[in-house]
Amino acid sequence: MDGRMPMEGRGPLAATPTLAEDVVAAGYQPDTEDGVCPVRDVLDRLGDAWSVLVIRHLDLGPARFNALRRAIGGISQRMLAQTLRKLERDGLASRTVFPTTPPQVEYALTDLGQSFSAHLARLAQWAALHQPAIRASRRRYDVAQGDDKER
Amino acid sequence: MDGRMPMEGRGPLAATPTLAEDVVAAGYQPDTEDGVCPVRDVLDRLGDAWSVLVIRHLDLGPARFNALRRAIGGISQRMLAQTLRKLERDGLASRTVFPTTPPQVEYALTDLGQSFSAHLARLAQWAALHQPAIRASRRRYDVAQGDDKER
DNA sequence: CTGCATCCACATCGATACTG
DNA sequence: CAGTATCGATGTGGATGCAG
Repeated sequence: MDGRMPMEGRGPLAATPTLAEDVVAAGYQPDTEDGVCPVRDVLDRLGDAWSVLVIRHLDLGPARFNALRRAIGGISQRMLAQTLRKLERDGLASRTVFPTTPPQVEYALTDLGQSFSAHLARLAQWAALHQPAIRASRRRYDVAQGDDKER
Repeated sequence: MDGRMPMEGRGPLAATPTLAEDVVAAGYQPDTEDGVCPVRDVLDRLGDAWSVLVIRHLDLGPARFNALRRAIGGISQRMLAQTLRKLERDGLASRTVFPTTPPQVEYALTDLGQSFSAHLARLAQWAALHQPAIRASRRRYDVAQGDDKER
C-alpha cells in the first residue's frame, strides 16, 4: 500500500463502462480523458448512503466531527472519517482545524456542496412522493412471485 | 434460501439508519413502518450504476434483452437480468413477453420510470457542469496529500 | 433468445485498538 | 477530541454452464 488515495468507495464500479450516453443525452461532452466518466463520479456519491446523510446534515449548518457522528447516529467512526475525506477531496465540504486543546475540527458545506445538497433535497422529495407507488408495485410483484413459486 | 426476493442489491446499506431527516427536510413524513427509509430505496437505485444506465437507455425507447445488452456494452448477463428485475419490481420498467419462437421479451419505461429518468438527466447535467471543479479540487487535494507524505 | 444457479475473487463495512 | 490501522464477516459482481 502506498497510502496515496482512499479509493475505497469505488470498488466494483471502477470497472464500469461508459455511461457517456448520459452526458450526451444531457447535452454535454464526456471528457473521459482518464477513462472515468464525470457523471459516474457524482452518482457514486449518491450510492454511498453515508455521503448523502452527511451532506444533508451539514446543510443544516457547520458541525464538528463527533457532533456530526451523534447527529447521524449509527455511522462508525471509520465511515464518517472516510466520507468526510471524500467530500473534502471533491470540494463539497470544507475542513477547518482550530489549534486548541483539545483540537477542534469544523466541517461545513462549500457552495458546491450546497448546490449538490439542493439536488438531493429534490430527489428526496421525488422519492417521498412516489414511494407509495413503488411500495405498492413491489408488493404486487412479490405476491405474484410467491404465487408462481407456490403452485 | 426460500427464493422469495432478489434482495441482492442492498447488502451493507440494509443496516443503514434513518435518513428520515432527508424526508423531513423535504417536507414529508418518513413512514419507516418496516424500518426501511423510502428515500433510501430510490437512492440505492442511483448508487447502482447499472440501473442508471439501463434506465437512460430505455428512455430512448423500448428494447429487448440482448439489444439492451449490446447497447450498454460491458454489462454482464447476470447484472442486466438482475437490474431489469429490480426495475420491474419497483414499477419503473415494464416487461412484455411475446410468446414467439424464439421468445422475445421487450422492456420499456413506465411513466414512473420516465419521471425518474428525467431526474437522472438533470443530475447528469449538474454533474457534467461541475465536474471540472470537482476534478480540480481532487487534484489539489491529492497533491497536498502527496506533499505531506513526502516531507 | 432469455434467464437462473453456482462458483470465486475482491471490496466493503463495522468493531476494536491505538496515536496525537 | 479527531483521527488512522488492522482484522474478520459479509456482500457484490463476473464468468460459466444449463434450462425453458
